[in-house]
Amino acid sequence: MKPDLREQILTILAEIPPGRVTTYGRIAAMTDGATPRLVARALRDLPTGHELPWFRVITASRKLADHPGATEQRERLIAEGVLFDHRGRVAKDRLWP
DNA sequence: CTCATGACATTAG
DNA sequence: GCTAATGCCATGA
Repeated sequence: MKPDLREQILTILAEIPPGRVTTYGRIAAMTDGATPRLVARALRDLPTGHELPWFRVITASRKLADHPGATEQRERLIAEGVLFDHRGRVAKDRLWP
């Protein structure tokens, strides 16, 4: 059972509650066979202006991934109440299981 | 078909 | 803490 992994990824993404974040690896693990790279690719290919909370996805080290929208991502997370420590990392208790 | 690429993860040093 | 090497695998040239 391995239907469109991309759709599984987007479905999970849509489930992340506001004020929480999750990692590429966690999303990948929730799907049936996707890898973190596929999750990254799925986000990259999303059209601009969609509804999905792409900004709630961070790396396994709880930092923002290196990509063009990183600055906006940080702003949007802060706007939702996600706090960063002085090293730019998200608190563990903000991780979505 | 082969080759390079990448919003990553994990492991080793 | 950091970097570098590997693994991963869909996608496009």
